[in-house]
Amino acid sequence: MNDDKEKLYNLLKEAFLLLDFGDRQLFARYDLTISRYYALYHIDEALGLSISQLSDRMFCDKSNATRVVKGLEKDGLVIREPHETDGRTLRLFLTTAGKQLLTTASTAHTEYNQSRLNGTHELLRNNLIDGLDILNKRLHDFLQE
Amino acid sequence: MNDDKEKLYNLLKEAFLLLDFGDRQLFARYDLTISRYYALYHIDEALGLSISQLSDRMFCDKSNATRVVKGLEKDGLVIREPHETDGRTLRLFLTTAGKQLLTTASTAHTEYNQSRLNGTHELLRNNLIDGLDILNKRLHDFLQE
DNA sequence: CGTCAACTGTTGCGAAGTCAACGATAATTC
DNA sequence: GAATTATCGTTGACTTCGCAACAGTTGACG
Repeated sequence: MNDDKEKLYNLLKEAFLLLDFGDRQLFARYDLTISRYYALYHIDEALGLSISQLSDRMFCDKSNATRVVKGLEKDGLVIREPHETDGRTLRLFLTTAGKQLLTTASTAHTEYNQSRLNGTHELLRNNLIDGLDILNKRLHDFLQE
Repeated sequence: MNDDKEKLYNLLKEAFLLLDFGDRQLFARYDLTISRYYALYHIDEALGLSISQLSDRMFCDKSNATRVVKGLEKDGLVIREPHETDGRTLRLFLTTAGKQLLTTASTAHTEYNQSRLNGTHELLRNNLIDGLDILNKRLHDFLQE
């Protein structure tokens, strides 16, 4: 049935917003929004990446990445260095304060997820993780066609 | 592993944004945003519902529902009638233009999903639909605790 | 070279979301 | 019945996001 395909979007939106709601309140304790947190997360994961690369990883527009990074830099959590050879691009790094805040928020997030997703471990592992992974690959390929 | 729980959010966000991106462009052809489309969708599904009920179904704030409905009413797609007995609430209905537009956009959306989600039918049915359903119930209960 | 195309990061703008507060009406409680 | 409490829809202030346009830089091609 095609109902499945209609249903999927609503289920995804619901799941996303339910997770979002909790995360927003959690991260707010550290003066972080969800975007700010994941910016730190991705910069830490790929030190020296550019604004464009960050926006790709965050699935957001470059303009948005610019603004988030600008805020993080103002708060002393991120530094932007000009690229050695390419005069257009910037390279992003975490400051020690940024690394520290990320570690703190990240462990809090993990703990939070532990209770929030309690009892769904088998479900996540058996159905959702792999299923979403495949779905996303399919969606990604579709957009490139 | 806890990695699963960290991974879930990213996978969900990715899936949601990938779906979102396509839907936004699709609905734009009908002068609809995703919010506007789903407002029509839910009003049609539960004729006469209130702003509060609509916001519950759309997982958004009442203020947001008010504004979306206001825009739809201005475009002659929705009408708001005062409730017979309760002077506070409004009842929402689709106009014939609203019903027509919903039908058109809905079939386009279904067709679009058919090619977009092509080859993932078994996956959706076997893993994602039920899995997300259970996950969402769990998340919902968690927020009420 | 020189020209044109492509890419980087930035900004202005409009759409859309959250949150807090408000008047108006209903429901509850004493 | 009066007073308090809760609910409904609305509004304003603020934030976030995507899109289009932009100047500056790099790369490709004649």
